[in-house]
Amino acid sequence: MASTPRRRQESRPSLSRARVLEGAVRVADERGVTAVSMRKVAEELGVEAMSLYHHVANKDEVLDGIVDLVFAEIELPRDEPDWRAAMRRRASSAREALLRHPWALGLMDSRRTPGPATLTHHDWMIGRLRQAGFSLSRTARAVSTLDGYVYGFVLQESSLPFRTPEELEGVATAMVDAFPAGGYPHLTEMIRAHALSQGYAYAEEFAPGLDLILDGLETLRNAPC
Amino acid sequence: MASTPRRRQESRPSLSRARVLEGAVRVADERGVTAVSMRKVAEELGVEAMSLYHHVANKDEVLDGIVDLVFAEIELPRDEPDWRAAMRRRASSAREALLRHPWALGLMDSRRTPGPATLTHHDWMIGRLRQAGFSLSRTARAVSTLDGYVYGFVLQESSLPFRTPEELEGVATAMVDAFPAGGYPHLTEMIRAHALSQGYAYAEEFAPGLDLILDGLETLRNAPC
DNA sequence: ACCTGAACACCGTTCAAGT
DNA sequence: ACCTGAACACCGTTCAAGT
Repeated sequence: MASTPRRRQESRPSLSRARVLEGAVRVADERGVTAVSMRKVAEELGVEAMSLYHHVANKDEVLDGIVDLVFAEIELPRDEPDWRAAMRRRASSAREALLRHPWALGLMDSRRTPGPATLTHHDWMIGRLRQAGFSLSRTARAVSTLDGYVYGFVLQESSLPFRTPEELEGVATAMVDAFPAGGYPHLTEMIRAHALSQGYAYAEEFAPGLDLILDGLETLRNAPC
Repeated sequence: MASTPRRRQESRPSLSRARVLEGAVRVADERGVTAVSMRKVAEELGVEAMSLYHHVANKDEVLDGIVDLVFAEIELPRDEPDWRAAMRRRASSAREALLRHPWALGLMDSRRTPGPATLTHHDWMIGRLRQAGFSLSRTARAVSTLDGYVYGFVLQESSLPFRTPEELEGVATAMVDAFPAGGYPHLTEMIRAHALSQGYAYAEEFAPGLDLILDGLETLRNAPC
């Protein structure tokens, strides 16, 4: 009787919640969130879909779990005396993690059960700002402004219709050519005179916008109540 | 022979791309994006799933289309002399539209084909800032900072684990109680001393954070190159 | 205890057939 | 021209059966 080879049992560690989530992240990275099905994650792990249910309750828990894994990748500097430098490092690490896993932002609006890494992240943000002298309510404002900027910036960045400098010229030219005559004059100018002539530089907008916010927060920090 | 009643043909206008998209928005609003299937949208319209394919190419076009419909709901003030006031009105209108349709943010990271309302929106942003005296490259920075803030703020707002002031107390208390002893001390303080004592006020953080950014942009606008 | 085959109620999409 | 039934290759999840 010819049985299928038992590749997994011989070459891989047994299943666990962590391995299920890692497999799901790999599927999402390689084929997009829409490809994250219990069957595909199982296949990635060399196992049957039904086996996953021994380690996670359902697909929702998988989605919560992979968002938390992305948060776990964000650096939270512990030894940075300057609060603005600490926030800059956290923000650029967050941007990198979210660009590595752009599906995470798409999941965030539907996730309502923060995992341990997410909670640790929020705790660090609040703690570091408190330590810098922000009052509780000013800390709340600072967190929402900073996180808002980071998430929103990456969301725009990952919805740009091109991924590499090489793609930019082709896509931008084709897009402008497809505009109805006289439609979107300002957008056309921006694409022609700025984006196309200066090359692909969207990423370079991240730091200046962030500094603008940090400067505003520094003023807030020192303002009399 | 008992045929099923032809409700649609008698009581409803015939199908069109616009009606398909409106149906999809209704399904997404009422039952979440995950419920937006060709079959459910068709059911919402009193029609069979296969009929939709005469008006849209595939489900991807439906998703592109409903994101564009959300952009179409955002007010773009045409008669506001003060650029900051114009940006404030646009931003709060955008926040409202995105809160009405929170699934739109979740779709944005995977949409790469902007529709006419999205293009009109970007064209307005660029045009209004240019008119206020921003250079092309400063306009690019202003747009990415402002849109980033708005999208990110609403993304945080819609991933809060509560929807109403009533829910806040129960959810926040339960969450803090579930924390491991000594874990997340700063987050606990924030929830206990700020969020719970001052009531549900996250929405009130939107305008101050936005003003902080607008002030920074005003400085940028006037700075020597 | 952990894994899985079969089953059920769903998906998106094609295609040939109806009107 | 527009609509649809049947079909195909997928989904998430349950449950009973295997080891």
